[in-house]
Amino acid sequence: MPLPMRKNKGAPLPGPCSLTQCMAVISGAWAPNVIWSLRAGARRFSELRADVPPVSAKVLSTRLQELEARGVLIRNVMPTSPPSVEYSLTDLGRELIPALEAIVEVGHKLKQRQGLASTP
Amino acid sequence: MPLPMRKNKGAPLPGPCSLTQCMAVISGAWAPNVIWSLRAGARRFSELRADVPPVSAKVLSTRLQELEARGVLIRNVMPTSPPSVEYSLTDLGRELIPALEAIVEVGHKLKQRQGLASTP
DNA sequence: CGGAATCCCCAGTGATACTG
DNA sequence: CAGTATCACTGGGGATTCCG
Repeated sequence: MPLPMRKNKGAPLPGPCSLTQCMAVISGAWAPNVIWSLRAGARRFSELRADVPPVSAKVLSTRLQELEARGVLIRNVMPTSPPSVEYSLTDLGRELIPALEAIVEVGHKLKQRQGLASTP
Repeated sequence: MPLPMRKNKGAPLPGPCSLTQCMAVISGAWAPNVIWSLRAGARRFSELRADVPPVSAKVLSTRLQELEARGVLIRNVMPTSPPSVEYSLTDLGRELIPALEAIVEVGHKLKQRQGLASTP
């Protein structure tokens, strides 16, 4: 079975854009977790910290800023007596959820398949 | 490592497994690029190096070992005169492609949306 | 409560050279 | 061609502290 040996250097595959740049959308530690946590609706800063467990405030803050700048989520300041901030996914950010779910599903299958050892 | 103990106050999250662990399937530098490059078919070591551009042999080797151990791809040694090795996705690894494509699509939309905002 | 500023640290990455 | 071994380094992330 002869392989199609392609020699394209710059754009080897019909990819719409550089995968690396697109993956950067969910780059940074806990960024997927933040999106994952927001998939059920808006969450506040402390709620996100509780959801993602071992995330420091600094990193969470940085991540939220980055994700907001990327257009993945929006920041909503509630003018309450104790100031609170709500974060929620944009419509585009919401499109990432199926992707994450797909990865989760594969990770799930992979885990149980490894448990079965090698039995084809 | 402490696993997330969610309290589900306002948002019940029916997560099948820890997202972090599932995301680990594509963790490591250039791992998504390797999968992406393999989505069109089997590739050899040097082809992958050419596809992924700035990846060192060491890292690519490490990544390939990890991805093989995770059951994402398989390694096939061809007994030719110049020894060559082919890598190709497993069926489970192939399931990651739609996920990556979804991310790419969102990244794409995000880019052109940002382009409209910043560069009229 | 939310988050900005500061310091510290090490895992992961890259470059080079060597082997089969 | 397909790796492995060694070393040095960077920057992303953690803990802490202070501000609005």
